[in-house]
Amino acid sequence: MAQRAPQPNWRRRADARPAEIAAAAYKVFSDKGYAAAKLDDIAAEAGISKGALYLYFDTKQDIFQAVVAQAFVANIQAIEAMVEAYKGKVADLIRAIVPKVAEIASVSPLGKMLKLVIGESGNFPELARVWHDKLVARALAMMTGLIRRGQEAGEFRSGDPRFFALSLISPMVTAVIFRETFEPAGAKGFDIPALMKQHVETVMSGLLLAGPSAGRGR
Amino acid sequence: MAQRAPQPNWRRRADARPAEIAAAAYKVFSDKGYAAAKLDDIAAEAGISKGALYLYFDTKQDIFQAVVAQAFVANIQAIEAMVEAYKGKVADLIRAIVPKVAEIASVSPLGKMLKLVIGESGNFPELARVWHDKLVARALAMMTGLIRRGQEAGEFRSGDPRFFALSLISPMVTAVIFRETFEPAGAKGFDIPALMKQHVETVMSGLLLAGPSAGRGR
Amino acid sequence: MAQRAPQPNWRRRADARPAEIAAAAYKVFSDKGYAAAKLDDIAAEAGISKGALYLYFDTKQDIFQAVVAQAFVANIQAIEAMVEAYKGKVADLIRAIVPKVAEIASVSPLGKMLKLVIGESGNFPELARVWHDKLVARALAMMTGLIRRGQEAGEFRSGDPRFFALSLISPMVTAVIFRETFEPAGAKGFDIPALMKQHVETVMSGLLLAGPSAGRGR
Amino acid sequence: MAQRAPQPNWRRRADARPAEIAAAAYKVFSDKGYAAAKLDDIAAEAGISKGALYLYFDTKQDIFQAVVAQAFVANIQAIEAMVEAYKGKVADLIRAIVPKVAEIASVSPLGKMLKLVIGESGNFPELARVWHDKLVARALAMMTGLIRRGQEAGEFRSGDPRFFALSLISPMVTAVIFRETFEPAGAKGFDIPALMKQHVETVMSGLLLAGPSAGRGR
DNA sequence: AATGAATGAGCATTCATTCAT
DNA sequence: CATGAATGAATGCTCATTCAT
Repeated sequence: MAQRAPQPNWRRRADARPAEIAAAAYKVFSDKGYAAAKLDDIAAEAGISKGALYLYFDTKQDIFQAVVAQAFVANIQAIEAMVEAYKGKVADLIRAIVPKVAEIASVSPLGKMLKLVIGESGNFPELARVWHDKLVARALAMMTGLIRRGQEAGEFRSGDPRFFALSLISPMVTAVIFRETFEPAGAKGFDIPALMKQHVETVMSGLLLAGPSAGRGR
Repeated sequence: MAQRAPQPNWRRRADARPAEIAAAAYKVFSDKGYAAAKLDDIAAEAGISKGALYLYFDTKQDIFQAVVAQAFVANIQAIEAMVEAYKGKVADLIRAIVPKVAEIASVSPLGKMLKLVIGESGNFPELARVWHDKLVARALAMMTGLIRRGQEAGEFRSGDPRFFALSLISPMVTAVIFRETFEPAGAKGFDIPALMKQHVETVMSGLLLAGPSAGRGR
Repeated sequence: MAQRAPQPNWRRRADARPAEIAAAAYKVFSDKGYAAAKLDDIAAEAGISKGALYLYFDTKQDIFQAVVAQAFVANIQAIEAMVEAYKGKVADLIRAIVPKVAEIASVSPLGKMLKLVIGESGNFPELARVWHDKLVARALAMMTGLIRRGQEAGEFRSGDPRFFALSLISPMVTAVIFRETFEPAGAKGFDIPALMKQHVETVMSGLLLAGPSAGRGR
Repeated sequence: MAQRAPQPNWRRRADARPAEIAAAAYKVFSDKGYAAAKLDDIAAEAGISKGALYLYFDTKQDIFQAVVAQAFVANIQAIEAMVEAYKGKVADLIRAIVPKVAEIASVSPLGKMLKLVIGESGNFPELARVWHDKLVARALAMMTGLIRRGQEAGEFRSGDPRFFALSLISPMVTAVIFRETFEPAGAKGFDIPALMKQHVETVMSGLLLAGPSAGRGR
């Protein structure tokens, strides 16, 4: 989408096609999974012929890779930058960031992608690697670094910062997977922002060194 | 059919076959997912011919269902019973149970099953429903009831008990999924028992009311 | 789909395909019967690939139905209309119609279809029903009506008109089945038109009331 | 069944098996046709195991041949003998024989066999040949000879005697096929003895040289 | 003689991919 | 660029046949 900047704009139509196809493919893949998604469906969804798909992609796998790659909207970078720049108390930063991310997670289609990646990771190891390196590991590293900063600043108690990071974000991940997997089967879901609000308060209470009143009372 | 009483002992082979097949199928399904698993593979893994599969199962789906059902070893009931019978402080019970479950989770094949269920839930809604009703919802309800008991006993602070339940077990779920999805692609995994030990301590600190600070201070 | 008005002319090929396939399938089905006819054979006979069959038909049964349906050329209607319109002596009409039908029967592929329907009626009850309702029952009803007209006009002696109808056409049916069944095995066949000419004369003699003996003498 | 006379009778049980199997197979084949008849069904119907079939027959085709051959109960010979021995008027003989055969045809399972032979003649040319030579051709030849005798005796008018023979027996054949093919699909059948009674009278009237009153009057 | 578990070739059907137009 | 007809390899399932017991 934003990979190559200098392109003559009279080819805009043609250049837009791959993204259109990926968008259509996203719907079909996330509905049915990789194997059950037929190129006929994708072509129909994209409003083009099946043959035309091959003008832009070489194989079904390529389309799949494009769909998954497309999910890397560069908002991780934004958050990373914000975190780097922040100078105040780490606890306050976390209290600000997590609800925001929860808000995004509760409406974003990333959940479907995650489910797809989990389900197909066995058949597409490369895919799992890319997702891990570009998204999961980075998010985890960012949170871990934040925790470590808090520990070094004397805000947080000692302990493995990577574990603390996972502690903080896990319920969100679990709730999203739960939503994608079990809600269609009739399960009662979670209000993700509310869940995360309570969760962050709870964990922060256990994490802060000062008396619990200081950490939570605000 | 019932003419001769003393059955030949190669019969035992036949009686064991369904379980053997399910075990073989478990490997193939968890490696490749439902669609990419070929009956040839399963038969080969089981050391029998493709046709022999159909002596014990009617369709590929039936084999799949058998594999999934096999995961319902009745250990949830045991834990449920233990929880019901327990009379002391809820916090102590939780501190006892969670590491035990973590220990199990870190070695059990349930993780692969979970990955499978997540990946195939779209194509097998029934599967998702069964897993939810028999396993996920029950585990969640058990934890939720435990939290509520603690709140009513004045041990825990107020808040949505279902959220607290998810807060407590999420890192384990996430870590298991992480292990199945990203570790094969080279990611560094989590020591699940250690993770959960630290997590429970942290959450319990945030959960306990100020009074019994003894529970956390040390 | 409807973007460009002037359709390329290889489209015509595609439009003709279903009929081509049905023609090829007719050969294979009538040679081997339904079950023994392989889609490979049909595809080869039609000069296309096995997969291409499924561009035009959904299942093997559909192809079979198409083959059978194809035999319903509307020539029964023509004869029915002629019969309705005729005003003269019924005996003359019968003497005119039967040889004509015999002529058709002796060259038409309907015999092979009949054999097919007989052979597969057990597995395709619907098929038998359609053939009966659309072809057999109608032909029988037409002849029966004709006989009854002759009886009411005092031309024919009394008796069950449906029996007379069957008496009149049976040798033709039998001869056709004989041809399809036993001639390939070396049996000596029947000259159907000659057979029916003699048969009609014989039966008419037995049918006509004494009065108009003129009808037979010559 | 009656092929080999001198057999030690302590093998009666074993010797009876082939016939038992053929009887069971007859049911299954006539219900479903050759291809759709499964050896499992036949074995179940015979009350033995599938493997046991192979103690008596080498292939499915062999079983089928045995079933068809079994239908040659030697009653044709009896009729042939009776016909040879008869000395009176041919017309009277025919009037006696045909209704008797019609009576048999209306209850005999030969109709199902006929349907089977027609349906499978393409795949089993040998079968068609045997049926023709042993049954169809003989019956036809017998009737033809009878007609010729009548012509030579001055009873019947001239004409192709083989055609006359077919004229005489066709409705019976047609009615039997009709019964097996279309009645299961809801068609109204024929009362075969009544049909043949009327048919013989009609044809004999057309066949006899004397005034029609002589031929029919009594 | 008899069983029934096991085999493996065979077939209908699907679908990613190609290519003439 | 675009189409959509055509391909053919792949796969789930069946069933006649075999064979250890």
